[in-house]
Amino acid sequence: MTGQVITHRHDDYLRDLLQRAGLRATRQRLGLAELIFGRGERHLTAEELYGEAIQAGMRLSQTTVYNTLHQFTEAGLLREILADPRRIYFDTNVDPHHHFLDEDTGEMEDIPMDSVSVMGLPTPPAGKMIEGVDVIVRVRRPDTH
Amino acid sequence: MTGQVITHRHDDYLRDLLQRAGLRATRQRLGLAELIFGRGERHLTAEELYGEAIQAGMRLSQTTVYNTLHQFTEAGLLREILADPRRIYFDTNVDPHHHFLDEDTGEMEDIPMDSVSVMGLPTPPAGKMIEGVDVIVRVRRPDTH
DNA sequence: GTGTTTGCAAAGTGTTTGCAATTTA
DNA sequence: TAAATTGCAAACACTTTGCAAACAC
Repeated sequence: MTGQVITHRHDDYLRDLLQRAGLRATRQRLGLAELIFGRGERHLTAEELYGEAIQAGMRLSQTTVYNTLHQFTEAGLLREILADPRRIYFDTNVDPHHHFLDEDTGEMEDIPMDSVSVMGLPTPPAGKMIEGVDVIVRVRRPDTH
Repeated sequence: MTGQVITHRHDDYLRDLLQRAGLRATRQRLGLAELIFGRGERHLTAEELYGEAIQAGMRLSQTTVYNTLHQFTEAGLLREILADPRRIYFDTNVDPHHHFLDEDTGEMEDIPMDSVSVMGLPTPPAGKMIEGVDVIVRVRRPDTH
């Protein structure tokens, strides 16, 4: 009883993903990879992922969730988003793109990169190069103050 | 011995600032206001400000620093920046503008608003209005990985 | 078998809160 | 003196770390 249904084909795909990232295909990592990558584009925090895993019947610790998220990020499978000062969001979309941040709920939503353009950036401080540009569009219900 | 030099004129200015914000001119708030607003544009965290205050010989608690930063923010004298998921930055520049974030040092620097333009933003999710747009340009030394 | 991974428990960081004592207007 | 403010201590939320046991290859 693994707490989830994974086809052989899908399982192989995830094992491959982990192997190419130089990570062993452990029960915990396979389960988390399934949750992270098996449901389309996602923005999630460590807490949320841990909650989903427990609800899916997986047996693992918070530590492993944090470890796994960081390992996936280092491997380029996930990307950290700088948006909420209270927690780290991980994004399954690792291509350059921007975000809506819902200030009422804390939820994030992708804005496709190619629809947005940022112009007129000044040259960066001396001796520094631009690593990336994040655009965060903060939205809320009109009646909220 | 107050740990700092404040002219009568400057002290009056800060008292006025606090009064207009509906805040009593306490010793702690005057001292912090001096540090925050007496040195031009600044980006600071609660920790940094507390450190500066202690070094300047002020007697106050971390609690008061947090309280004061939030009160100043509510009064529109400061602005919170969403940039680093590990801490809250407060900016003395409350006009719309964007930021460089130095990933090596954690330092921030302003980018004047009028030099940057963001085009092609999609319409926000249904029932939501755009509160603001934050552009964070992440920079680092070229050799860092 | 051997190096990797897990997960507990503890510590760490940055922030908030309850409340009695102090201070300001 | 009444109301606002301070600051201690404790709680909090989220994250990281040390290390022995368990596991994957």
